[in-house]
Amino acid sequence: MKIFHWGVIIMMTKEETEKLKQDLKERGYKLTPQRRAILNVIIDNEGKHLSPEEIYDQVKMECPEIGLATVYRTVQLLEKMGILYKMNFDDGVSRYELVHSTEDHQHHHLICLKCGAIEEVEDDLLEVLEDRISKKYDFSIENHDVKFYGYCKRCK
Amino acid sequence: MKIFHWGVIIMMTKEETEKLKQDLKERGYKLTPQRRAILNVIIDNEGKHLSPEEIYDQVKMECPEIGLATVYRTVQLLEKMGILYKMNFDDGVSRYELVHSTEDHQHHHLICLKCGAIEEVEDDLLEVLEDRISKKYDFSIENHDVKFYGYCKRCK
DNA sequence: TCTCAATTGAAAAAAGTTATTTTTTATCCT
DNA sequence: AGGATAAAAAATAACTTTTTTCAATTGAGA
Repeated sequence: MKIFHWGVIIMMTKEETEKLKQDLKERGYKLTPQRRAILNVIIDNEGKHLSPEEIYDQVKMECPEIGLATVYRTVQLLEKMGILYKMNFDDGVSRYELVHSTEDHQHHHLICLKCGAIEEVEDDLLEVLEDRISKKYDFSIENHDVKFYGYCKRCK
Repeated sequence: MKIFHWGVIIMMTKEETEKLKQDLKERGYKLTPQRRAILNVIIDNEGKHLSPEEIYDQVKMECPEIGLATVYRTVQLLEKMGILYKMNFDDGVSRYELVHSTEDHQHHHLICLKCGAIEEVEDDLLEVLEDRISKKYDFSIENHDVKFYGYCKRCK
C-alpha cells in the first residue's frame, strides 16, 4: 500500500483483483498490468470524476510507458462491463466514476457554476416523477441523468 | 414563405425580426443575413435539437456561401443572449433548442436508447427534491438538467 | 515452453470546435 | 445618399479530444 502526503492510497484487494480477472475472462479479455493500474487509479480517486487525460497523468507514475490510447480503450472496456459510468459535465472532456453496486439508480450531481466542484447526491426521490412520465408519455425509463447547477456552500 | 415537400417552413415574423434586431443592437451586435438565416432554420426545426453541422447543412440552402464557423459563432452568440439553450445528449455533438420564454424551468428530455428520438417533457415536479437538496447540501440551485433514458412507445 | 488471439505503444487520423487573418458589410452620422 | 467605423464573414489554420491503424509484444491456456 502506497502512502502519499495527502493520505492513504486505496488499492484493489486480492479478492477484487480476482473478481475482475474473472469478469474479464468471461468475456474473453485479459487482465494486463495496464488495466489493473488504470482501475487502481480510479479507485484511489473515488469521488473525483477523472477524465482520461487525468487518469493517464496519474497512471504514468506507476506505469511510465503507458499510452493515452490505452487509457481510452480501458475506460471504454470498463464502462461496457458496467464497472465505470461515463459522464459529461460540459467541460470538454468525458469523466468516469465507479458504479456503486449498492445503488439501484444513478445518483445525482451538484455542479458549482463558480468553482466547478462536483458533489454527489444520494437522494433519489424521482420515482413519482418517473411513474407519471412513464404513463403520460408511454416511455419505459431505464436510467436517468440529473444535474443541478448552482453555487456550493463555499461560493454562494 | 417557402414550401418544401415535407411541409410548410415557418419563418420569423416582421415583429420577431425587429425584436431580434433590437436585442442585438442593445448589445452592440448586428443583424446579418447569416444570423437571420441561422435563426430561421432553428425556428423551422423546433423540437428537432439540431447540431451546428445540421444547422449548417440546412442553412446552406438559403445561404450557400456560409461557413461552418459562422454557424458556431452565431449559436454561441444566441446562447449568450438567452435565445438558445445548448444541450448534450452524449452523441458527440452539442445540440441547440429555442428557449421557451413561457417556462421558468428548463424542461426535461426523454431519450430513446434504441431509435435516439428525443421528446420534451413539460412536467417539472422537482421543487420538492430541489428544496430538500438545497437545505441538506447548502447548495443554491440555479438550473437543472434532467434526462431520462429508456424506450419510446414505438421501440419498447 | 509454445501458440495464438488479445493487447499495447506510437503515430496518424478523425471529429468537433475555436482562433486568426483578410475582406466584406451593417449601422451610424452627417 | 455617402463615408467612416466597428463588427462580422469567409477561408483557412489550429487546436482538442477521441479513435483507428499497425507492427510488436504479451497473457493465458494447452
